[in-house]
Amino acid sequence: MEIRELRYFVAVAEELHFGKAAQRLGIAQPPLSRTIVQLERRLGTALLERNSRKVTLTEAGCVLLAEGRAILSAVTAAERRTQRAAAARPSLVLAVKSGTAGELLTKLLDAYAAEPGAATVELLLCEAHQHQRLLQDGQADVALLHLPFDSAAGLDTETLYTEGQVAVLPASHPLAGRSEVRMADVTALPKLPMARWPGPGGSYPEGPGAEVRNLTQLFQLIALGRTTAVIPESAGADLRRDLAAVPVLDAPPVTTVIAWPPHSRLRAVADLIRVATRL
Amino acid sequence: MEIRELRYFVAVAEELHFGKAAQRLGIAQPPLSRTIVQLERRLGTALLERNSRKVTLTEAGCVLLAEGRAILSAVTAAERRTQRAAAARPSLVLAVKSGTAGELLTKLLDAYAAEPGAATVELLLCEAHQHQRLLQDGQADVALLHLPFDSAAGLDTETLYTEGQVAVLPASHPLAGRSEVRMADVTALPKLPMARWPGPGGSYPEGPGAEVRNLTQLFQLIALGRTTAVIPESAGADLRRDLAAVPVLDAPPVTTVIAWPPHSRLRAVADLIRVATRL
DNA sequence: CGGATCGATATCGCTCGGGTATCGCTGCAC
DNA sequence: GTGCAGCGATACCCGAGCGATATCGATCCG
Repeated sequence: MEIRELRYFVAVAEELHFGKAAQRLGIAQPPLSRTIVQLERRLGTALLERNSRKVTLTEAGCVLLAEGRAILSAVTAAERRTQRAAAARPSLVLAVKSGTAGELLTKLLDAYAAEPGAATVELLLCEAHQHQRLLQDGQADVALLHLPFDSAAGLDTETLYTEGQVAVLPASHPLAGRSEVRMADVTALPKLPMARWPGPGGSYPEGPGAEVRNLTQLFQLIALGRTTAVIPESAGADLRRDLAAVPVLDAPPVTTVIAWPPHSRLRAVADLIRVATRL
Repeated sequence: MEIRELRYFVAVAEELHFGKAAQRLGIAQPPLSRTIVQLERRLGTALLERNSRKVTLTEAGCVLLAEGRAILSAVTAAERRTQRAAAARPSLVLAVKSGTAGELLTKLLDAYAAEPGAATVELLLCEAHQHQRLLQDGQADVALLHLPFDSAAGLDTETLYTEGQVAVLPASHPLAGRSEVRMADVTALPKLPMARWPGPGGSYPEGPGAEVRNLTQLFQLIALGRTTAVIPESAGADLRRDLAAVPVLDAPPVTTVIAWPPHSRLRAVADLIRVATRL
């Protein structure tokens, strides 16, 4: 199986239309048809059911689509990483959600910079749930992520620390004076529905709460009395005056981990991980 | 970058000799040289330093070797999985260490077989540390493994249960009568050194204890008074008469997890995981 | 029933992958 | 120091395979 064949197959499998796929690939349709037939012959399996009006995936095609996407991003990752490894100054891309892990991040960067032979660390600020893709297609070398919110599937991880969560409320809210609350107290506020964050697919779950993408948006909407949220302690550490944070006793604990692609062989990544676990 | 180029590069990078690599690939040496040059030009980077006596990897080449190996095994995995997905009877390969998780495994297989639309489950018995490779090159679809002994790097996992560990001793040994021991008690026995298991590379660590590969070997050597070992409770559940198991209070707990490649899209895998977590 | 749409097939030119022959450099033996 | 052996690079040739154009055949729609 060759990358070219895989690229062609993934295009057709995603478009479910030979003409459109060929256009997207920048080739004519006949060689595309022929390549797919050839791939099917090599594998000894039909990948697509097609009549002249409709193209659908077979069971086997479905599997190959998932595997093929992973392979294609692994290939672009390999290209990027190889080229960056050849750069004169060794550098390292660390992906973090904006506004995340403020203090930890500072300490980590300082401690790593003090290492002998430390590489330049570039920060890649990303939205929630993007870490995984960034690591898998080689745009980032390491990431800090928050379990169980972010998925670490297919990544190697090392736990840095675990913390509780706090409810963030308008300072004037009745619950804001409490020293602690429970999840039920917070989710049951009809006038203050919980904020909704985008899911792994980038779309928001159904619900009454406001749609937010980052902490700044969130805090503004809470201050306006439009929503509330339960977030990790450290993220609620230094709040605006008009907001209050109250520990939520029964909220699931949040674990901050450092994550990297499992076959990474960069010295800089290994160093950064070592420094991080010693903090 | 094409798979062919990657395959060629990995061969050269592993042999560090163009002639041998060409032989291994079943081609002549000149096209191999040319392909490597072409790959280097595409990436804009030297991958190998070569004079006419010696070939060495550059920094970039080192990175590409690691990435390339991962890609090549992903490709063979994709081929295998696609072909198996096309088979008439859906089937599923579950990798387990021989002698592992006896009771759990029985319950799991029974519960899954009772599911509607259950696939045939083939058991692939493997040696320690092989799970990861089997999953990554598509020889297995799911595995049961024991953290922290086995590595789950690059795999998705779900915890099934956690258990303590027991020391296995000859029944006649003074410690065998104790209701509990500590690690220090067991490791400090000069006449009964701890057994050594092969590491991830397949080689044994240095030490005085016996080298073992599976439980049968281990039990025999313990009965002969040649070695001792600390193993998970369940593995020491039904012992031969001449052996005794004593709980080790401060041994790290062992977690049995079910693991699968992160982009798996097989319904059968999803079903098995669901059944497993409900046990 | 006729036209439009879309995938498959036929055919052609050319690129590129693989082979053989040979060169040139390097380390080593004597 | 010189000759030789080992090894990678280069030159050149041939055939497979990739891509393009033209066309066919099936299906859906009005």
